Amino acid sequence: MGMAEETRWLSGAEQDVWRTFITMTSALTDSLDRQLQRDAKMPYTYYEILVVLSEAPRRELRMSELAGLRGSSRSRLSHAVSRLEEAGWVERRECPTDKRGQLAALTDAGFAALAAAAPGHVTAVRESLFDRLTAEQVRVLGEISAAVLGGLDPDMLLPGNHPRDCGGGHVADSPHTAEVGQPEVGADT
Amino acid sequence: MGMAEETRWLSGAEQDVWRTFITMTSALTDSLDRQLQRDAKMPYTYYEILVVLSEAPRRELRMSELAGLRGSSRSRLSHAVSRLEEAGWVERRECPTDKRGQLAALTDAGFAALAAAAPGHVTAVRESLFDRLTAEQVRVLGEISAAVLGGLDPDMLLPGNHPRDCGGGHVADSPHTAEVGQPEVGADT
DNA sequence: CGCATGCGGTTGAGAGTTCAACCAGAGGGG
DNA sequence: CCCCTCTGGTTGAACTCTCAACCGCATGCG
Repeated sequence: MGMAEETRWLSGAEQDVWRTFITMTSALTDSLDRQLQRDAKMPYTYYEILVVLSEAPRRELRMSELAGLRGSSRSRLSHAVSRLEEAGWVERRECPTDKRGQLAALTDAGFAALAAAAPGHVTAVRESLFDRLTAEQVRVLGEISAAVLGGLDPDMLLPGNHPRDCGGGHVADSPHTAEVGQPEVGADT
Repeated sequence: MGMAEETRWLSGAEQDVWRTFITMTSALTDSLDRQLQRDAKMPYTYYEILVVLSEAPRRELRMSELAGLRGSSRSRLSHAVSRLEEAGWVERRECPTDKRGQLAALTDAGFAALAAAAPGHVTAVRESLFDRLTAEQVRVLGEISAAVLGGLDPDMLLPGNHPRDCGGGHVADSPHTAEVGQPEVGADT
């Protein structure tokens, strides 16, 4: 941890970009979260869980896989699934091959709630993001996102899922950034 | 509210960009938040409050201005300032011109805490964002951020700061996206 | 087999945010 | 002047997330 280096401060232009960027992202996520909370009675993070479940083989997934796929901690997912279970949208099942394991499964009511929420959410995403950008900007945004995401130190993410050691880990190079966006719901186009 | 329209779903390419983008932003903010929490014992939102205060005229600001400048609700700011006050980093003062008003003022200890936190934070931002992008990508990211930020429906942001009515409002077209980034702390370069 | 260790998942407490009241002071008529 | 309304700000409850501890099953090794 050699902190002896001189800090490389941001230039004025970089400060502008950073400020605008961080303000935009927090305003955007707040806006989407509010839309979902208002129209579908669920926070955005829960919506994402339902989406991932809806695309899984039997609409069920191991807790850990679900957590990894969504970049959230096991603890967070456990709390979230408890809430979703109370709402009747998800149910827990025992894992047949590993008695420690639990499966989170989307119920019919959960699927219906997702189907009801999806149009409003997708419309909000389109109107606030894609409708405001040129095709070229969208392309570059994809590049930028992938570059930044690929460079983040995995140790800085999800601390607490590795009680100790954690040596020689491979990083499970995210095969999950594709094919996720609409739920399996009326997905023509 | 004519919801009679057909939903315009996202194309496959758009889904990819959206998924990557939203995953990147949440991973990035989580990472920065963790860095600050670990090294400076404060969440990122509190750091931002200290930064804005450090740049204000006498290092003090009306609660409402601070909230508006930071895009947060009055309630959130009130709770946050209470915490910052307990930490000894901010103090509340009475407003001389309006007996309802309160000023939040940065203390010397708060300034010192900010000065101590800034290098680590700026380094994290540089390493996770700017070092990963070309100059051209940074430029486009600025464009994109401004375009999206400018288009967000102001009614979707900060609900609860307008008890009712809210008619004919002007939107206070953000003059605050400039000159904010480093605190007024060793800001050579 | 018996035991140490690692893995999957849960729990409870603490912290930050949101939402809906709520209060006091400011402003604007009648 | 009084009342009505709006504004600035606070409060408390409900909710989500984090962190650290914890439990039970799985696995490997002597």
